[in-house]
Amino acid sequence: MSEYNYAVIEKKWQKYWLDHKTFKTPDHVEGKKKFYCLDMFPYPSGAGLHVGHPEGYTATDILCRYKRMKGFNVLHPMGWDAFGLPAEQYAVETGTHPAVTTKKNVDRFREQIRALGFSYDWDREVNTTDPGYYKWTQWIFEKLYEKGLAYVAEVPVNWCPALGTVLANEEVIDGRSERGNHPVIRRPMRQWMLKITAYAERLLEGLEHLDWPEGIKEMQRNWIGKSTGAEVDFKMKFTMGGGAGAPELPSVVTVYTTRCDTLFGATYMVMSPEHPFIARWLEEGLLANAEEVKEYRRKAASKSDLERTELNKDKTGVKLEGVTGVNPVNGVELPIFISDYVLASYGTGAIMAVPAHDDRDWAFAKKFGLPIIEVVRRAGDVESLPLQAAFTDCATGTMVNSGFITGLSVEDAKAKMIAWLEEKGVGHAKTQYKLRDWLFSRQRYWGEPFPVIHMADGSTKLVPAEDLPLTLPELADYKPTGTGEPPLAKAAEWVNYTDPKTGEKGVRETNTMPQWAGSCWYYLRYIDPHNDAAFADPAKLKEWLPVDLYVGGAEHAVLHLLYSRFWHKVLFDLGLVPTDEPFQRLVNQGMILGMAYKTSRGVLVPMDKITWREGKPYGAEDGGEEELLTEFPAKMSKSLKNVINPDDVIRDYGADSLRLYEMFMGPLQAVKPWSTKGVEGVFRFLKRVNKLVTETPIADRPLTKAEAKVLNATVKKVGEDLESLNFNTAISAMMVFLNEFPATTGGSGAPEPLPREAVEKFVLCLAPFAPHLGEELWQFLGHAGTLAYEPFPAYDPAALVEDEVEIPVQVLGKLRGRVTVPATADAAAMRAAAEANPDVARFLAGKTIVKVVCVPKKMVNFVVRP
RNA sequence: GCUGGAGUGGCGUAAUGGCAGCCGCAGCGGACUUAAAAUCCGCUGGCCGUAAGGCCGUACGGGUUCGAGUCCCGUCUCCAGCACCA
Repeated sequence: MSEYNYAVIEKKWQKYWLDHKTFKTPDHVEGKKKFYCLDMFPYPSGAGLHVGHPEGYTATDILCRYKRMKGFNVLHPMGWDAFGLPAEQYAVETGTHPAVTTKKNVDRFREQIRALGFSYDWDREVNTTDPGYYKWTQWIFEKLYEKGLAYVAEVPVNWCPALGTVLANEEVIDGRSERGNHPVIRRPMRQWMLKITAYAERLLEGLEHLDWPEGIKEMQRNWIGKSTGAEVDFKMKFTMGGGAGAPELPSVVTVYTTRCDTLFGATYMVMSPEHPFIARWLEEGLLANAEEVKEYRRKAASKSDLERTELNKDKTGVKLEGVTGVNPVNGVELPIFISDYVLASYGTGAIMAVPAHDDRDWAFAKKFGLPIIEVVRRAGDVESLPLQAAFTDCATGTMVNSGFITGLSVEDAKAKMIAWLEEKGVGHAKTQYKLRDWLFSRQRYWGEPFPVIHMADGSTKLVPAEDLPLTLPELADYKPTGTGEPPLAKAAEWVNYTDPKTGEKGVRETNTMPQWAGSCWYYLRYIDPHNDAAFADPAKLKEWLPVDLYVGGAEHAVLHLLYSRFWHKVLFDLGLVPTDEPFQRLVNQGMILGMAYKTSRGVLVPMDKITWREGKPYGAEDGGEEELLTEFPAKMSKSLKNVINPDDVIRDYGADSLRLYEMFMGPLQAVKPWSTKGVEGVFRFLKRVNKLVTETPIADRPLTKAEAKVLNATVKKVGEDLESLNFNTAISAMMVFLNEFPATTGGSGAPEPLPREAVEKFVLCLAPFAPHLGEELWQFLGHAGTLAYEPFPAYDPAALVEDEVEIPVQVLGKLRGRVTVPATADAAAMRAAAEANPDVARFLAGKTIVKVVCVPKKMVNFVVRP
């Protein structure tokens, strides 16, 4: 064997691993530590794998192969997050059942993933659309329901009139549908909600102890959005009647504020248009400008989210005529507005406005000509200047014009104000979260059915656990109903329910669960994937949890990871999992970009419209002159035609080259552009490795000192870099070995025999990265079977000890020469050797040596004066 | 605007506060070949110089240090996420 025939080698070993179940993971091995390494499982789309998928998967695979060689019992599974919209939409268009599409896509994904030589335990494969799997998704939902964490509510959803369906937030982009670009409005509908807000504080606190990227933790913190402040009661004064005959008339508006220190600066109040009091006041005829108010409320309701936020930095609102609010700190009567810059869903849906110290209130006050009272001033500023903008710096502010808190710092003023409010019974400290309850239902077919029956008497009944899974009914067509009613409503037989014992009638819930449901707990099912009696055996969960390393894209930074943590904590509280958090360590792989080309005017030119001359790209925008194009990295996209297909790379260079290149490109976490030339580089490396091992004679002889040094340095570096996930530098170290080692073994002419020890250790180092070639060379070296469980080579520190070192010599910090000294040389010897060097002496001549810095084995630096 | 991350050769990148640019790509020169591909060897940050060598150089401006790509302060640019959350 001399040719590097990757196609043959890779097929051969993939078959071997599969046939021998090489990577089957025992539930427990006495004396072996466990290592649970998880990949974010993919949605098996019709387009197949792209080069982004293998990036994280390769990194975890290399680490898992390494950990096995280090004696760990490694759990490394793969599965499919297969519910979801694309299969359903394909079903709508073609009538093909989503299960059929899903199976086809899964088969293709599995085949592609196997072609990359990943060491998954395929006996643990899971699929969220498998009834045996979603039985337990439904079961966990029932636990949530029983715990009072699942409830039904009328909430506004993203309704797309043109598509006749409800959309998930992620399917709405800038207020329009991702598919078709139709407008989306908010419309209240009956929905299932999960009470994730009950866990807000624990989800926040739990982040402290996790080894996750700081950015991801921060994003989750922001999403949870904890703020501390106060609720303050404002009494209402009505000029039209005052509510005689309506004793329950709401006459105290509670506002939420984080700046109760600024209460003396409040000059008006704002309520959200949806605030329930407004409707009551309108009913009671307390608002003089009722028509105007109603009109504003109507307009606000019909606005899309986009119109209410981004386009609408320009404030709008209507003053309520006939009602004012009394500021509890000073008795001042404040006008009240409704405006959609106040959100109904946060805090109390009403605010006190302090335009001098809040940017939004400032903008509103300026537009409506409202008074602005300064109550916080930068410490040291004496004169009251006309404010140019809201002053919002709490750190440097001191209270002014504020009665009993004048002169205090902002922090002290808040504390004193809260104490005062509580004493007077008009307010209290309050913690708020931005996090909302999780909208958990979708008006879709291809999702988990809710195991819920709405009985005729109005009660809600769960499908008994022993009757789960509740499977999806067959449908003739999957089209949306157009009314917002889910497609399952069409399955009349399935929907109508009669209790087998009592004969009572009911209807089944026709919403389905969102795609997040199945991915919330899949890492638990891998631990015990075929268990019929429980989602997983508690003893096995105890063995394997938590996940030691979770690798995936940053796009799941918030939702998936937050939802998963929520479910996990609920299961923990029920005593069903042994840990409080699911994923101990998280790493995000960076996106792989493609190359894109643009003209001098910045017009993008797709790959297939580019002419290459002498390696340079030429192209033209429509109707323009051809010109030399500028190359830059950009997201791979169909429109730019720069998508790289892993199948093509494997065909041309092999899976080992693809794996090696994806890791060699740069740090795992970094965003980096794809380069086909770069693949050729690592391909050449593998060819040279193959040639060296198979074509050079190998002898059983001890290593020379020089050989031992190169070998041990490589083994050390590769091992350490694997532990720290620095795959790129580990590969670089192996390339250095290949460049240097043969040179150490002999002179010119006929190849010197290589020492067997060095070759074998090098092959074992390479094997986790390029497992097919690794196995093949291991076999060539005379070993039977797989190297997957061979011990990873240890290095000998003694071999790395140097007798002599070459050290730099600086004069005033500038490099002037190099000297070779014994590694044991002391400062005096180093200095003497340095001064003797002619290049150094030249710069010392005629100067006074003030100080000499000598760092043993590192460097010498002379500090001199003229 | 807020939060997180990043700025180093033509390109991807590498450097426990101690020789900036390892490794790879591209480029140049050479060997082999009728020729090409493949392969192998050498050179390759910029400027000055025949050379020895010198000067400059890690986004920009300061600072700490014998010594800064690395630490501190400030500025700019790029990427990602969030964004009327009171």
